[in-house]
Amino acid sequence: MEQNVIDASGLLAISTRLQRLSDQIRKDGLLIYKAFGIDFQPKWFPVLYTLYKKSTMSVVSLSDEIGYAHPSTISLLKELEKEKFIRSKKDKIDTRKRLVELTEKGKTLLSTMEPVWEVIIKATEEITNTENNLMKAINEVEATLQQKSFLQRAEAYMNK
Amino acid sequence: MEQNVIDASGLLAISTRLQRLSDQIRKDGLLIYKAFGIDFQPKWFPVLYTLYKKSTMSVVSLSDEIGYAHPSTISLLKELEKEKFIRSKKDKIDTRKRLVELTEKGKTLLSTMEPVWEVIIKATEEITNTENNLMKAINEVEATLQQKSFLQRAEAYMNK
DNA sequence: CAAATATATGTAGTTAACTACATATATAGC
DNA sequence: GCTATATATGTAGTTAACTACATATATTTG
Repeated sequence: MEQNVIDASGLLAISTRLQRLSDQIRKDGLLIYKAFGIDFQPKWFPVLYTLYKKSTMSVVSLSDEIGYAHPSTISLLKELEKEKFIRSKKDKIDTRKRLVELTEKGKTLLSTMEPVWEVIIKATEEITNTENNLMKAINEVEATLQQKSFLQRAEAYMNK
Repeated sequence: MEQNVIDASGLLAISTRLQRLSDQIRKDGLLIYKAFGIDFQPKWFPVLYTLYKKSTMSVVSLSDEIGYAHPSTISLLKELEKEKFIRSKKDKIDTRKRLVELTEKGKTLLSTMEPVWEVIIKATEEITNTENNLMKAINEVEATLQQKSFLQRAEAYMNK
């Protein structure tokens, strides 16, 4: 798309590019794990890694931690339970809660994954450490939006 | 999500954040147009704007221009045709082609939208002109990936 | 302590992009 | 000029997130 189109559509126009970017990277991620002989879907990472670090968590606290809406987490947990990487049990104190944890199979998987992360981290650094760092840019945009939304900022210009 | 999780999951982990970011902005975009009394969905922008600039285009050339897969464009065109913002006719030279153009209603819409774009552009600049510019960062990442994919870069580290 | 409210989980359906496949027409090569 | 290949469009189904709603259990409040 030419530059003035990007300008006029603003952040909107980049959303598709970002999505495609992450699709591409997801696919490559899958292949990288495969190259190490690990049958693992990149989308599982946030849930599994969080359980690896925190041992046992409820569905909602897990969702908050990884920054997903809870139905998204539930559907990932279903897949992971099917693969026997995680299991769940009822919280005896608060019976509304379902506590989720890694199985032995899950723990084994995670430990075989550690060397892969190193490779992924290095490749990611190569890609994002350009003049304008993508990670930092996203953090900055999120922080900026938290102070004042896109809508509020636009409204300020409307009233002029 | 904490920092080391972001590191270990690399670009993967930011994909959700980017998606949520663009969702949020899409919704605000809708409200901004509404505040100007325009009933317009932000996702229509790339197609309409391109037709505004280029008059008449086939489905595939339009898709290439906006950077979408052609089925995505077709589904947008269906919505826009239903709203009577665009119409299409057969190319007399190459009868495989469907030529798409704005209707009078579409042209009118676009001209009422121009003042809104100014507001959107300004608000977008406010948000993205942080220390690390998001637009520029994305351009840089795309360019970097075009030279050598994520997978190829990872492979280089694997063989060490 | 009963009623109102809040929280945790789960289900159903939506969204906006995609890929894979099917078909029609055009173009190129022998 | 026929055949093979390429291109244009269209349909169907997928993906990975979401929101809205439903239900069960806890907690707070009058």
